[in-house]
Amino acid sequence: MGRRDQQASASAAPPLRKGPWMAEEDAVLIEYVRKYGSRDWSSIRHKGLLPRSGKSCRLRWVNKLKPDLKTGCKFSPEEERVVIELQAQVGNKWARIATYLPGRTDNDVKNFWSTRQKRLARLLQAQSKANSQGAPGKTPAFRHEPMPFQVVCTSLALLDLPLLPETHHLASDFEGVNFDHDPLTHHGVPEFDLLTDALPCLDLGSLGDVKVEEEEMVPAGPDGFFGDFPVDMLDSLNPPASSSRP
DNA sequence: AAGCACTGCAACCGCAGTACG
DNA sequence: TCGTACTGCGGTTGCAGTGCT
Repeated sequence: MGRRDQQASASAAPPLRKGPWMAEEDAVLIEYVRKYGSRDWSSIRHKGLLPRSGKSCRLRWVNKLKPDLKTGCKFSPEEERVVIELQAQVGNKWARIATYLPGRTDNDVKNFWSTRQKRLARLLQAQSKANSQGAPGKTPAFRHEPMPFQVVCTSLALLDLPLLPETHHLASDFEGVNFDHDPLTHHGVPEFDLLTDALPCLDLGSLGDVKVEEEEMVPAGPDGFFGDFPVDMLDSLNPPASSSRP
């Protein structure tokens, strides 16, 4: 179909519908893709099949209806490791990172990352508050840059996961810490000043107040990342007395 | 039991790149 | 060459579910 044809038919298309998708809409979309393939999303509306924008149809297909998606399934530690390390390498290129995770979408990765960022920030903030005796805290913002290598190491250490060989080169970008051959030292945590290095990364200074209860000092919940490591792991978040950083 | 806060996720928005007439 | 539409991506928002007080 030519663009002028599309333009003409668009004027006759029903008004756009927004919000959650109904099962019937999903069925129509699936049938459309089965017939015509996952392209020409706008023609779904132009043909009068669905009162949805092409963008909305594509998003629904990519994120929910596409076969082989791991919907409703938590990120495995291995998947978490991949996300953490790739984010450190390429930054917030969620679509690119998702290509390394079969069954995961960019939206999945993005949501996973923002959730973990919030948790990590709250954890670090609680720790920071404990250390500084209570300066008012802030909620973290999304950072667009790749996470510093030391934060990557810590995240992996909390998961009890080793660093992938592909990421070892990042260590060379980080001055001031001697990783020897293994970037993870005793207790699985690298020897650097975590709070000093990690907090700037999380933009703690640019956001609204948040109340941190003492209970938050202890990770709770069974679901991965901070929920899975022992309570005394938090002790490792204290800047080591013999920190090599000033 | 009710209200509140937090979490996770689905969906939308805006922008940039590309294709096409 | 220019204007328009389409596609894809990253960021943000809104809401339902859940847990806590």
